[in-house]
Amino acid sequence: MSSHTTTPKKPRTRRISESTIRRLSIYYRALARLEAEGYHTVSSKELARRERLTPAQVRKDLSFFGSFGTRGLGYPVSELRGKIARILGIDRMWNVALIGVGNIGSALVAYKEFQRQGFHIRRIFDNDQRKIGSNHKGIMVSDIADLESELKASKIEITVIAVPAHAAQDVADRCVRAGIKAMLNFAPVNLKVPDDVCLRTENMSMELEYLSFSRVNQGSVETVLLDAEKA
Amino acid sequence: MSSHTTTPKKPRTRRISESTIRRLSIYYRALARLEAEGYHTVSSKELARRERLTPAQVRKDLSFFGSFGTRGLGYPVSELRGKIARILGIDRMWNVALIGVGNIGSALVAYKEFQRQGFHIRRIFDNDQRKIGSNHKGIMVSDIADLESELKASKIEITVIAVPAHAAQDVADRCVRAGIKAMLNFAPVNLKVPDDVCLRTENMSMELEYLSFSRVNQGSVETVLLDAEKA
DNA sequence: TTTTTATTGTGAATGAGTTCACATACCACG
DNA sequence: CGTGGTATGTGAACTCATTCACAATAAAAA
Repeated sequence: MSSHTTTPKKPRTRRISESTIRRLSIYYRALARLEAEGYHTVSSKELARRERLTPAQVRKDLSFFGSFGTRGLGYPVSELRGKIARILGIDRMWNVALIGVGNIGSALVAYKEFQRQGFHIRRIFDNDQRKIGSNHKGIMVSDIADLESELKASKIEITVIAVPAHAAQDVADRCVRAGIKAMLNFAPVNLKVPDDVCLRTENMSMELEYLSFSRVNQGSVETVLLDAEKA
Repeated sequence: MSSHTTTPKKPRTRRISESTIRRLSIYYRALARLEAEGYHTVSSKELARRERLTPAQVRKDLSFFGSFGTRGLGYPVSELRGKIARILGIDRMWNVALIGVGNIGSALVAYKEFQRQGFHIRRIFDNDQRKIGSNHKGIMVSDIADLESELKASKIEITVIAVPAHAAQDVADRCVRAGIKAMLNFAPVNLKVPDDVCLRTENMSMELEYLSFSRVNQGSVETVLLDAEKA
């Protein structure tokens, strides 16, 4: 290997940070509101002001994906919104399966926001015999025993895991075996999945713990230090 | 103002990053499992392996709050767990109010994990006359009209906002006026609150959008760029 | 008691993400 | 058609977080 020439490995695959993608979601919603309010263009300054960000941040985030604005004028509201939808991949429908139809699962079935965003729950699974066969918003609950086969047969692309913590890793493993590459997990455990599988976890307890921490010591660590050491 | 002397403002209040606190929650759960499995000590290496982190990360995180380990041996499992509970402020009970008892709200009332972590729902509010006065797991639903007065009277410390998006900002403002300093928001909007109020938002749509993005272009931006520009 | 082994705690180095600052470019108006 | 005003897009500077690497030190073994 020639080490005296600079390797021309200018990585053609720039990696986008998680924060940038989260903010893209924020811009998307902000643009929807701006559109509803009748705006045709918006500056990075105004967008930033509305979402409590900095103008530079907005411009930098967008610049990763191209040049969408007009100098001196700003960004075209509805056009940019469409472009972001395309970037996020929400300009299409996604086939989703819900696994576990307990408290949280039931709430998710009824949650209209998902549907509105193009995420359609096509299958529901549970292991409770009393639930299997019952109807949830027009979807028959399937036996979780048939998970792998049904996931494959029904072209599911995303699974939502809403089973108890102790069962979650097993369910995740089975989804992986069925070829699922994207999962949203509501069980309060850190699931382990292969690198090529995208997993997001909504851990409400962790959020509450963060609130609790912030409340106890307002961001500073002094009190914590003292308390923890004298304890 | 003397500007020639270096201000001795060595900030006694080290700020802890959000990521560190999130990981503290992770360690806390991992330690609970280790305890259940009968371990008395654990090394940063083992803790890291289990949670897919690096040993250095584990040690650095903990070191912000003190020295909890023994060189050559590791950390005492159950003692460290207690210390983290103390740091996170979950070695006590928190009085929580739930605002909005629709799909998500109902699921949260029934969710036992909160209770188990010391977060007790003491009040429930809604604006629907049919729900007001009804009983949810032993708690009478109050009229949201009485929000401020009841929040104050019942020593609520944390509010969980589970109302529709369009009503969320108003509810948040009223919580702020009632002196609430910590809120967990489930409405898909970026709420604006004063700096001294801690707000966390669980936005499931945003998580799905992140999954969608990751699925469409496996972390790289190439396809996005091309698609977005030709569109 | 001394040596070996293991693992912490932490400054220093690296890397990632954010903000700054300004050249660039477009629109509007005269 | 030229000039003024304005906001983008981006390299460079900066700030914050993670990883490295090793001295410090406790336990176990000899």
